[in-house]
Amino acid sequence: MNLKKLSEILGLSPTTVSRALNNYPEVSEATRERVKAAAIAHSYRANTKAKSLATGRSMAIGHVIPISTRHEIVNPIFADFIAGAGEIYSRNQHDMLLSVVPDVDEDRTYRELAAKASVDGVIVHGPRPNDPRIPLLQSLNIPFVVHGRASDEDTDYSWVDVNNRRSFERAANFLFDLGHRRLALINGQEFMDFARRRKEGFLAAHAARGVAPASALMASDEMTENFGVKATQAMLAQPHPPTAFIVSSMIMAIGVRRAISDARLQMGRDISVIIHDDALSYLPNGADIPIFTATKSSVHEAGKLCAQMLLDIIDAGDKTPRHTLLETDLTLGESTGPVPK
Amino acid sequence: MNLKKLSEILGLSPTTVSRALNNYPEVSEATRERVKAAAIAHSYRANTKAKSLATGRSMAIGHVIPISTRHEIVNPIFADFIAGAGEIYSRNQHDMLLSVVPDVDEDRTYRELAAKASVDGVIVHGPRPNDPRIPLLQSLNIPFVVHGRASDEDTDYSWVDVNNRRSFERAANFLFDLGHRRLALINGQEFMDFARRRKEGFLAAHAARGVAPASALMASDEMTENFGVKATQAMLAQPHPPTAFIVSSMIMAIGVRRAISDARLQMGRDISVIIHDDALSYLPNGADIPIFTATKSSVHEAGKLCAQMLLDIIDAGDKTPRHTLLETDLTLGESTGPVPK
DNA sequence: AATCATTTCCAAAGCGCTTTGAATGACTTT
DNA sequence: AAAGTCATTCAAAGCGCTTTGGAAATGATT
Repeated sequence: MNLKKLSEILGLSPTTVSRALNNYPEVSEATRERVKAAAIAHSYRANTKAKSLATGRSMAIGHVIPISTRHEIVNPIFADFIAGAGEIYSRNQHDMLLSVVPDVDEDRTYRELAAKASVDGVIVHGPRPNDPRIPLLQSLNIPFVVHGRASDEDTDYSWVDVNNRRSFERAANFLFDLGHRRLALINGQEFMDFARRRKEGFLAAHAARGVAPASALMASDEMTENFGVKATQAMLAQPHPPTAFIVSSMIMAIGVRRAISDARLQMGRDISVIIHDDALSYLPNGADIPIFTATKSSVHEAGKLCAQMLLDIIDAGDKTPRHTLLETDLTLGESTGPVPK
Repeated sequence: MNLKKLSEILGLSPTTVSRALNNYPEVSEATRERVKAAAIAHSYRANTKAKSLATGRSMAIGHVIPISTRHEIVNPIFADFIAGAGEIYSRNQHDMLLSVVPDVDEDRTYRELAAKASVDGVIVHGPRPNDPRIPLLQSLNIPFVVHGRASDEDTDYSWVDVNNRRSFERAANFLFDLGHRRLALINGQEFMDFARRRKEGFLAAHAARGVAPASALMASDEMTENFGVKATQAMLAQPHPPTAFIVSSMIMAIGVRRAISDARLQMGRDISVIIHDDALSYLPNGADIPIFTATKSSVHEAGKLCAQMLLDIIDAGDKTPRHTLLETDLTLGESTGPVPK
């Protein structure tokens, strides 16, 4: 079923049928009703390709998911982010185009997306400091929103980010207030922008309290459960072990918890732990009372916000960058307590 | 830059340029070289929309991700599966179209994909017994591959699945061989096809050994860490607690492990645990020696296989269904041992 | 009754590509 | 030298839609 056939059935021209369906004013209400009824009856839907060829808008948003060629790890927040963004897209009749590409090919992928005109805009994932993708997309003149920020990038661009610095500063201060002085930081790799900002916040709190941070208590690597275990074990084995941990993700925190319990210590009593919780749907932080005290910010929500911002930008056709800085909730769980004497 | 402009630059007709780029034989090697060089120089890429409108092939595969309206949980295996499939798509110049839709709208989504002609085929995720999507897609006459199988579905269709029944039968037998008699099963929700088959395997092993399964030792629910904890706690509190657990996912197993350690028991000595490991990239089963003894099957690999199968089917234009049944590796970890006396 | 403005509809062009069918020229064959 | 092949190239139609620039019909105005 296509426009032509449908118009023949209705005894109208394709023009009129098209206008009726797209709510143009120059068609009488009577025929509009008739056309719409027929469209439903024959389950007609405009061919996307033809439509976007004619309009010049593809009604699709691209997400380029870089796969690291070294360690083939997929970012676990990805699923929830996509789910959030996807909700917004389907609500606005947009499609989501996913490209999974080795990170070395990312450049080419963006250029192709632009050249092939297959998307109206893109979401940039996992920005790194001084990220080359930002100037690239700007030069390609394709609307985009970054999930996160790229420090050191001097031009202005649109982004949705969590206030990572503030979050981790607050987390550290909360622990300081409980009497802790030796805080450990278990972080993601520091070429990731968010990890860098979290460390900054961690250090800022130390500076404000006049506490010297121990470099042996700051670890950063791939955010796996296993790294959580290893880093914690190493730190607990030190002559002056930390009394509290700040951990950048739920998955690493699971490892931290294991190492703590393996060391026959009790979390929340002997050792305090604060995590950053992305509120992943399949990794809830406990059922009723949270297991971990956490700086919480839903990545699902961030997906929705990014998607909506991008659609707004495309719609407005307006180039002035927009920003959303999300503050986290510091939710109290059972993993923190006063420093043991 | 488009075909017309490029052909003008070259002083050739669009026809010739198109044929040159698409490797048609009726164009001389000399001009083909010239055309290809110019295409690269002007970074020309054929507009996808126009191309698929002309050819009738959209060069895109659809993935419909259902979001349960009751519990908004995203399947955590999703990211790795997508990464695997995406690799195959980009290697074959296909796009991946993702639709995230509330499960109640799934029907409509498939119909629309078909009517709008936006994809050449789809991958079906998370089949349930007697899944209505299968007859729907058959009637819409759109090529598809199911990741998993739908029991009770009598028509034949293409799928890639893990031998879940056999895996869990083997896991149970392995525990029986170690002397265990009271085995617990911590499973996903039983309206999921894979969960059903795993239970069947679990029960089959019992039957073969003449051991009566205790219904109090079989739990199934959403596959979260929290459910793992709760179910394990409940089972360990019984008058005749299990000596071994078979757990359907890594995430639940993390909860099981926590409950075991909270009960001051040692995994691998006091209690044995076998898990099913989807080999998620961000949840590796230990670094060198596996933490858990596991029936392992990479979901990333399954994504690749599904994608490749679908592309093959589309390419062959051949309707006879294909099947791939993946056997799991039973990898020995530190979580199992002989039944304690 | 003639003119004009409105409403309602349509023919045709165009979006950027592929593909059919035909034309051109070079080269053999007789 | 005429006819037949073959290798190259091209003009034009078509994919399914939107949109421009009328045209026809209706009603209002004089």
